[in-house]
Amino acid sequence: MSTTAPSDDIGTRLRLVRQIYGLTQRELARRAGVTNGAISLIEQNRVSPSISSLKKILDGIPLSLADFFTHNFAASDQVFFAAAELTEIAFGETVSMRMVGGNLKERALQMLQETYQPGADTGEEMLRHQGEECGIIVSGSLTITVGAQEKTLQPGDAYYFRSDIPHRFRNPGPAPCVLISANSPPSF
Amino acid sequence: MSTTAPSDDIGTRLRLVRQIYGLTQRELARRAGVTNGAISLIEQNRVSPSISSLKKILDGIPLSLADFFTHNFAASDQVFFAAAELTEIAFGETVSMRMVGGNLKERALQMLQETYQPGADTGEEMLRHQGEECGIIVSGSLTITVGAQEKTLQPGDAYYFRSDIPHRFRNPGPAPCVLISANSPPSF
DNA sequence: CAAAACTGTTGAATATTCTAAACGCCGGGA
DNA sequence: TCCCGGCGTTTAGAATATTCAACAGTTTTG
Repeated sequence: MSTTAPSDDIGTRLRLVRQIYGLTQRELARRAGVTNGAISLIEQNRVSPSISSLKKILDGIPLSLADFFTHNFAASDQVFFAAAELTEIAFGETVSMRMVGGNLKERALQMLQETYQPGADTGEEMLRHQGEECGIIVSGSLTITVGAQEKTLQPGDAYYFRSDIPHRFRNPGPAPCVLISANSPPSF
Repeated sequence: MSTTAPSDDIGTRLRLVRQIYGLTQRELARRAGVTNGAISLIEQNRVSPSISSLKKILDGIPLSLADFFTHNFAASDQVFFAAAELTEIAFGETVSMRMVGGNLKERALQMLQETYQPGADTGEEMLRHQGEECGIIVSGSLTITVGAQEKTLQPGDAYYFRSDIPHRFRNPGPAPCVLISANSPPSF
């Protein structure tokens, strides 16, 4: 139950949050009803703000005290990922995935670009894990089995199911199949 | 991203946490390296503490800033459940479960059966470890101390508390006590 | 290039919090 | 009963946070 303690470097933390939200000290100060000087001093850790001041400032973002202390902003400040930055994962010869934000922590969501070569098959045993998953076919076609249901999806088609329902992905066609999928919570 | 905002009534919040942990203002002040007067003023909301002060105080409990702002202590301060309060769950005609703390959140537990012979006592020093624990008395009776609260439980009664709150189990009666308990994460 | 508009920082004055030492209250023992 | 030790509260003064206004640097505009 004990949350991992974030850095108690409040100043850096505030500065980071403010910059993520694209605000200047003066703009945030105006919204929060404090002076820009106060924010400057806090961000330099030259003073330790009172809760009331910090709350006023966070209200100007807006962000709750709980979120301010809970989230690891340093780890989530990367918003854009070049194609080359996506983490590549291979399963055997026929299935590969490119993961968005594999370096991020505490994420509630995971997005993958999955490629199934002709003949690829996640197997008879049927996958089962926690969470939910969802995806859209980008190119090629893919036969997906979820529980008792089975369907071959074409580009533009999509799926959404609870991951604890046994499921299986196969590519019976002659062309590779690419799809974009999302899982929550991340399964790896 | 937005966590449900806890009350910004810092004073009441601090008082509640302090009392849950069974500390007096003076004892907490001593551990935290602040004066009891400061804690008194904060708990009355007559001042809004600086982050540095609040952090010092919470360190004396100990509790992280994140946990302080995140957890809803008011909602989880029910430690004891009367036999009649246990949530009854039925699976068909033949299977039923009686659930402890169905209203609590963030549960992830493992169960054990424990037997306490007459006179058994986990000791004056009060146990403290990570995680949460929970249990139901099966037979006999057991006196449990959690923070400032103490109660002698009878068969059918139950408990649920965070394990970092100091606790102690004693069997003052003439008969062995059997209970079913659960821990998260497993502490042994 | 210069002026204007912005950025973050700083020093002196003000406002607030924190400490130290007292207060009043209550319960337990001689 | 009185006294002692504990509790939370209060007050004046020391320590700290915040404001206000000015400063220097950078980018934008003309």
